[in-house]
Amino acid sequence: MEKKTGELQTEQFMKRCRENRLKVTPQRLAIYQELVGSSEHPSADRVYRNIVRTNPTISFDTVNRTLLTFAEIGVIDTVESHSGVRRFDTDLAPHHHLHCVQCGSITDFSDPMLDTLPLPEAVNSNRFQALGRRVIISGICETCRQSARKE
Amino acid sequence: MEKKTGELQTEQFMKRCRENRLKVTPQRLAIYQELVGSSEHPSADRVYRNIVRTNPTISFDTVNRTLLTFAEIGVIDTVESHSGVRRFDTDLAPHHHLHCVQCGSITDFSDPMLDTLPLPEAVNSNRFQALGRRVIISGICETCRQSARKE
DNA sequence: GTTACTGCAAAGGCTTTGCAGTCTG
DNA sequence: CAGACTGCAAAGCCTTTGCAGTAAC
Repeated sequence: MEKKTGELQTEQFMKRCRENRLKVTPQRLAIYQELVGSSEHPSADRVYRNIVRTNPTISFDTVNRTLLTFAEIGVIDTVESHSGVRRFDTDLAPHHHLHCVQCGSITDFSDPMLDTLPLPEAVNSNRFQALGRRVIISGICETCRQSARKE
Repeated sequence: MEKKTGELQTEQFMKRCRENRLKVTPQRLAIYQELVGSSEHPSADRVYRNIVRTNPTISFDTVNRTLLTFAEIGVIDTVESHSGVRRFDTDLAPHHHLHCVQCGSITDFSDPMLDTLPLPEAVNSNRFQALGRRVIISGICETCRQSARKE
């Protein structure tokens, strides 16, 4: 019989907090659980809007600070952005991005080939300590292509 | 005898402006020439600070608007950023980025292998029209590694 | 002369900071 | 209890917008 993923993840999250000497608060738990369910690249504002629905007393500041804290301890990532608004990535597994230059959307995609790209000589010659890599393909997403056709 | 690159680039720039029905103004020329000389990923503020030294009457707004205009007509690019401040890329040739997660610096590197990566199946199945690709390697830059050692 | 650009000023949006009250461990 | 966290408010940045005057074509 399988264990509920919700419980499992909550336990892991609390362990992660303890490891980083962070207190487990209702707000942090709520934010974490919100993130687990999402596969977007939400802004702090977006996360806040989703959470206030079930936690009406939470403040935007707490959400924003918590997201920054989570990013610091590696529970989430921040995503490279062209828009000026910081966005977060809840998927820590290696993956890559399709970036629509028209609407700014970022869509994940996976490709084991790309995950294991040999690091080029240039990296080592720069004495850069590589931790991760991501391929970003820029172009026009399907939605934007379709609306372009209609014009 | 070689032609001075400065003249050449200025001519090309003016041609580019005409093609896009943009007027060639002293401010735009100054900004363009400032960009040509730089190999960084400057913010609007950074470009402005450099330019006011020789053009004391130029305004920040003009610099900022001009950079956005240049990005629109493809004279420069905007760079993916983690910092919230928009930064520009004056190198339009295919290249890739080393991103230091500690200090936020972005360093260019070239690798013909990476420029010609086969586009994965996932891209086509998403019906995404790919225009360009960039590999972003995140890690710790040499400077940050050295200062970490001293602590 | 028309059309577009500049510079100034103000507004707007997102992020960060300070602090008193509250809660976790 | 001590130290850390929350929520509120204000301040800080960066970016964008509106407009009158000015300059390019």
